[in-house]
Amino acid sequence: MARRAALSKGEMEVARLLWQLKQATVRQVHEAFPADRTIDFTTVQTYLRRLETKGYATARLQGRTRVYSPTVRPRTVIRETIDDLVDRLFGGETMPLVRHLIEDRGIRDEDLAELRELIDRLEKGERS
Amino acid sequence: MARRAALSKGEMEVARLLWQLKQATVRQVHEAFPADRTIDFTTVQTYLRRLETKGYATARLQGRTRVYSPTVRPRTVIRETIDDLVDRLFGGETMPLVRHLIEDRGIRDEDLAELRELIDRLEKGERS
DNA sequence: TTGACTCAAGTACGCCTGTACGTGTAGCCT
DNA sequence: AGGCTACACGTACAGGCGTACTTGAGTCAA
Repeated sequence: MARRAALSKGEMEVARLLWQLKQATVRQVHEAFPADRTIDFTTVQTYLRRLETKGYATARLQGRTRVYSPTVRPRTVIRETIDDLVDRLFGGETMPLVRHLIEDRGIRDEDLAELRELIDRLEKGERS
Repeated sequence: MARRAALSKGEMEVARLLWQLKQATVRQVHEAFPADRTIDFTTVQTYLRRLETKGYATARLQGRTRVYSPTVRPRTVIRETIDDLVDRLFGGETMPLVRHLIEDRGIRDEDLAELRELIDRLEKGERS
């Protein structure tokens, strides 16, 4: 499949909001930005247009207004992004990143518990 | 501290090599590239120059040759990069990324074991 | 129906990035 | 000494990115 062009920082911000909203007009996305993130209406508009050209969203006309919806699931984008990052930062190795995340960024106790379960599940499932 | 400009994909590639080599000339870095990654000598040169301007490396002259060394530790760069990524992709939450890594990318058995130990250690240490 | 207002779409623009070319000079061969 | 080679440095340039201004068209009030 012809690799979609990767999302840039700003495009990603908008994409996340679009995923949350499921579908939205420029205005709605713009309003969905957190209050402390000032960004021009037309900037958001540009991002949405670019998401469309890159194949991450489609728009349908409702009156004279474009209503955008995502065409790629977050999971997919996330996978692609992380793959890329792991390649670039750790030469493709997953563990250093996991280690970094767990050691250097705070993980709450309940998350540790969840993690433990996750590992249990994997250890069982994997060797079959 | 005046936030260093973030490293781009290509700059990161070079930075990683420089970390490995500890210090190196353009040529050495160029040669350190894997065989299947064709890249022009002068491109590497440009990246190293940019690393210098961005404050990630210094160069000292040895004869008429510049010998570059990193000035920022990998750990630091990694932290900054991940922070950024986690913010952009998961709104600052660490766990979704960890989950993604463990579930969607293969983790080897011995790594799972290590992970388990890591968690044990944290659970003990953290609540003190 | 004309002005004032609102908003979508197009256009703009400077900086960054990936990539490399051209030019000049230090050293080596003859 | 005159040329050839190897290489460092500066320069270049097209495309992407972040951000927004401008223009034109629909809408409502007087």
